[in-house]
Amino acid sequence: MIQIYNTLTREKEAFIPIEENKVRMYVCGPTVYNYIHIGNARSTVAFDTIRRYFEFRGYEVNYVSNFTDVDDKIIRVAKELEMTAPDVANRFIEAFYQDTEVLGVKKATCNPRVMENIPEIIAFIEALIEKEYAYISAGDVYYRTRKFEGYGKLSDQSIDELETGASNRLNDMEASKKEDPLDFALWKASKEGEISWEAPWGSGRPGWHIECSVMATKYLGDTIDIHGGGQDLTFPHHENEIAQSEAKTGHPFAHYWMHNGFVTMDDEKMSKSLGNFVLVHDMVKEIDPQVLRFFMATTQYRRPIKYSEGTIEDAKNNLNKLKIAYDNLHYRLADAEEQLATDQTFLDKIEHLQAAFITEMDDDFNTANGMTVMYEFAKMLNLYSEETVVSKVVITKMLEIYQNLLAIFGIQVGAEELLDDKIEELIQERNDARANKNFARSDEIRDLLKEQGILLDDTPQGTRWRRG
RNA sequence: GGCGGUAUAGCCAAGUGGUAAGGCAGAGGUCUGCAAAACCUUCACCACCGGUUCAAAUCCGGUUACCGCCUCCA
Repeated sequence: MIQIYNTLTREKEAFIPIEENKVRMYVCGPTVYNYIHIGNARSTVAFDTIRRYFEFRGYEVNYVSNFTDVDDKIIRVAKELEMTAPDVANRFIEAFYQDTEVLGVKKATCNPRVMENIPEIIAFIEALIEKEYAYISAGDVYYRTRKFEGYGKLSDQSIDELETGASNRLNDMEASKKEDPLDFALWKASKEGEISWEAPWGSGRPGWHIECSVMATKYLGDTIDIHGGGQDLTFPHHENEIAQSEAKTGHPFAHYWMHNGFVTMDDEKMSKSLGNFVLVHDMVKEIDPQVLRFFMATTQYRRPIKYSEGTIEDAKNNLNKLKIAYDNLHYRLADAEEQLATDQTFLDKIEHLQAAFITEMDDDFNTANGMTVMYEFAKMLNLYSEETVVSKVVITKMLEIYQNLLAIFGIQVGAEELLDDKIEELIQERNDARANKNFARSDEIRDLLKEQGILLDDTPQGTRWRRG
């Protein structure tokens, strides 16, 4: 049984889906005015891993993640780049797909965009006005926060505490339009020259929070299983989504609220406003994106994860270890017997490890512990690959399960690669030299290949190579 | 000020009552022509103080430090 830590109740709860064997999941996506940084990537990767794990456990996942493509920052960037706002959005949506693809992120079932849902947003706001949860003020539309009972239940704040914070930073313009400092915009009246749409109360564009309420309910229904996002979205974004959605539909919006922790640098949150961020787009030029993906799995998703040269280096070494284990065993397929009397013993071990993996991952997607099981798995692969006589049945099963489990983390092992003929010839020449005990020549060739990034391992079954 | 989180070895990171998983790095060893890879062995007074308990990293009270949200942010 999968246990999920629910921000709403601040407890781990057993996951019980609305529909049997199905998961309706909505994850807040990025505002597309720049390339994504490692922090954005963590959120995307964390929920991709969760989604893949659900699928591994036999659930059918309807995974919806939006793009916020209407926003002040996009408009600002559009001006700077002398592009239209939709062009800016399109450009960075394209970049998002590229960056997440190399990180091994599976495409969402659906990536809705604000611009494509304007009529639904207007209808949603109208319904809120109808129910008096919203009011029109000088072309803007605001949500009447105090009317929603339970406002603050997600972030565990009393409405009066929130009020204190809100009134301090309210400017005069807003103060004159809002009935209450806590009220937030559902619709903003258009300014000169900005992108806008016609609505019954005047032209303008949607506020920040409304889009997610609209798109989540449109694509997944009034009540969804899981709503996810970064911890910084808990308040006000998710709090406001709850207020909007539940006021409109009269039903609970999401059963489980999941929030991922931040990527930190020098113990500080990596964020665009602090300027201490690393873009995925730039980083993957330097390091294997698989390393970055692996790095994300080394810490449980709710915990902060430390980004540093050291932690990335560790991730690189560990990922390599897992890959080599696969290759070590795969190499033995060539000389393996069809089956052996001892097979069942090893098949039982595989079962056992897979069960252990599930136990760890069922506990709120504890990838750090799941990875520990993978190290044990790797050790089993290495030990088996050193057996004198091996069985195809066992090897095939081991590799298959190992590969499947790592795929949950977006990690691929066992990619077949070819060497060019020249290198093959050198390896052959070296083996001849070794047979003739001409170790000077043999070592010379090994060094030569090393310079080209080809590392050689001599095993009882022959010489193997790998890239290093 | 309100709410929340964290503090475990050189580094990373699990662990919610029974005496510290795992990985990296380090040390020693096996294997190897030498390597590499792998395997084996080794490496922790759990921030501090007090309490509860036969027993606490783990529960309770307090202290300190750091971080996050409360304003756009994954």
